[in-house]
Amino acid sequence: MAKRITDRKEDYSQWYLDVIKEAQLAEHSPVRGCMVIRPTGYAIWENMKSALDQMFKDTGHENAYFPLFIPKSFLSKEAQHVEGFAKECAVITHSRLRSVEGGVEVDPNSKLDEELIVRPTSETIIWDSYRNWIQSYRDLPILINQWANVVRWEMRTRLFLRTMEFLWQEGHTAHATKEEAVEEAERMLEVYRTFAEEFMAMPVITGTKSESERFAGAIDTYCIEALMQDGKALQAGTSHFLGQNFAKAFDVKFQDQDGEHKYVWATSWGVSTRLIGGLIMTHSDDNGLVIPPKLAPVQLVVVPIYRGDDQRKLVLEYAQPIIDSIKAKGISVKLDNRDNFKPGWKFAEHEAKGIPLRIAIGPRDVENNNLELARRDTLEKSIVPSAGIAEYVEELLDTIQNDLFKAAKKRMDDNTREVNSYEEFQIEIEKGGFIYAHWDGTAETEEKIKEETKATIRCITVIEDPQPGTCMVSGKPSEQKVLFARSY
RNA sequence: CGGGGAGUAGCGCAGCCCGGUAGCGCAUUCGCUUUGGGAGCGAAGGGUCGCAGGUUCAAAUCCUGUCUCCCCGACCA
Repeated sequence: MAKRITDRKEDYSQWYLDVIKEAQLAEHSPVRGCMVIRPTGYAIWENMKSALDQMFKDTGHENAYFPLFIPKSFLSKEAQHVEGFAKECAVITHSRLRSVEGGVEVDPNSKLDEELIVRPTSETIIWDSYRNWIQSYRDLPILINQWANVVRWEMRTRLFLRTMEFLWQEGHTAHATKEEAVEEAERMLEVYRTFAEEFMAMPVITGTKSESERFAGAIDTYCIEALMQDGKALQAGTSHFLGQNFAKAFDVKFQDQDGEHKYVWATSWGVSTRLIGGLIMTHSDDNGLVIPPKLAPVQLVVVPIYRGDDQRKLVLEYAQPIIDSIKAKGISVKLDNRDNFKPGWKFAEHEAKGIPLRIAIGPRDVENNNLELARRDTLEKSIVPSAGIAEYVEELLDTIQNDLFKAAKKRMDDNTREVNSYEEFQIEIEKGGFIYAHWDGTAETEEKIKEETKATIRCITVIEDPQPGTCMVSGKPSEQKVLFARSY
């Protein structure tokens, strides 16, 4: 058997790249750091989008679209924000090419008066619009989301996890009160947690970011953090309470019921195609991709097995009503009736592509009114009667979805530890995983830990009964343990 | 953006040191036999060797530049 995918234990990065290639999710483009998302990868993104989009609408949001280009002057309005993004902006300086011998060149006569920035995020262009949309408390809240691409000029890229251009959604809301805005940021964090756990079957830890990890321009950044199979953490989604920073930068005020003019309160929140990277690294194995049923573009594949045309006809006729009955349940089914591949080859291919369930039907099954059912997650095969198969498959897909979550949750729990000294921390962090430890709350200590161990504070979790202690590094008082990990 | 490695057919690679006009496996096309875990035999097609210059009678091979990928750092969703 030709082994196309590197084992995880041998070379985790190579494994990740091999899985993407074999599942045909994406490939590199001629442009550094950019990717071509292939149909299978894009179908997963579409499934993520439609689930999230529904959740956004269920929480009162509407979609809109703002421009790709942002006037340079807008970027300089919010100081923290500029500082955060200035180093990674693509700048448009000219508007034309002209023909020269052997090709084209930038036409120097087309230099723009004001250069345009390709959006790294859209707070500035959106808040410029909000200024015109908001006059009275009756105009609030504004609850808008947009699905878009953004560009960040990254130095080091990895497919899905960090690309120069990526697809995402960004929610931008405006509120009359601080309480309402905080509530919104927390609500959307909860939407992300629900999505990650219920659709992606990816358990996450929620909390807030330390000052150094916070979004540029935010008062508070809430996040969901997931733990990958190699013990590294992945920031999977963020929700920001922006305070009045952007309202002040763009002069967005409203007249309240008391007649006073007040600055509005803001949030923004987003998840990106990075989630696909998280999905891959949460469930997949040495045979390739594993996709939870709720996000799988194809949930079940049927592979007919036969010798000669007579058997082929017999098997396909037997399979058709089975396929129809499963489809009637709203399950997406693909019949792989290609005649130029043998069953074994198809099995391997569908495993590499992560299709959750496989049915194989051969003459023996036709004779006995059976079929062979194989689970992608456990690789278990069983012979089951074809009667009532649609109900059985429906339940089994639910079971797989739940089992994937349980397995991922167990792995996260097994790799989450608490330490009480810096010595212990340095030993434990080498093993990977989430580590809870006391921290004095200062950026200096955080920086020292990062330099010495490459670990960062992933989030400050909300704990019902926080146990005070002393910082493992400085010995100063600490209100509670916070979550550390090495991260992507 | 710094250090290291790489780019030859769709994929994986050899050839490069020592220059002589490109090869292997898989895949593809056709035919026959096959089909319960990556099938066999036969025939065929496919590459201006990442790109651009240079040296040379002659460049995949030597030199210069450049683009892209991988790993490690600094920066970040």
